[in-house]
Amino acid sequence: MPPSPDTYQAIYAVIARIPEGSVATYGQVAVPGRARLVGYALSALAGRSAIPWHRVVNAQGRISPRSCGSDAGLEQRLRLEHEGISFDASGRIPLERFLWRPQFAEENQGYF
DNA sequence: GTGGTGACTGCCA
DNA sequence: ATGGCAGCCACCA
Repeated sequence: MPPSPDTYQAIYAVIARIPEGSVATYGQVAVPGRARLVGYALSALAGRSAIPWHRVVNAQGRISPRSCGSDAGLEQRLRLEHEGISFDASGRIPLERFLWRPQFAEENQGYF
């Protein structure tokens, strides 16, 4: 399918491909240098969509500290643990185990 | 049209 | 290890 002219839609398309039990970083979803757009796009969702927004974490494997309210962060962690993703004592996800590794370039062509 | 803002990342001290 | 700075782009007032 052709790339969406709508940047947000392209980002959502990539996130929607993240399989259950895996996580992806903002930089992985977006072109390096444009990771902010991903976070901004997700903030627009605010959990009112079918997009698995909780599978997106920052480059350090942590729940991104949102601008206000930590409730969403707690919910994200619960959802990830429910999918079998574990956190270490520091509250980080071991990316070497759970990071999404797309096998085909087409997997993320939506935004690249 | 202009400017401020943000769920980020990578580099450097 | 932590903390600061710059680059980045779309959205909204």
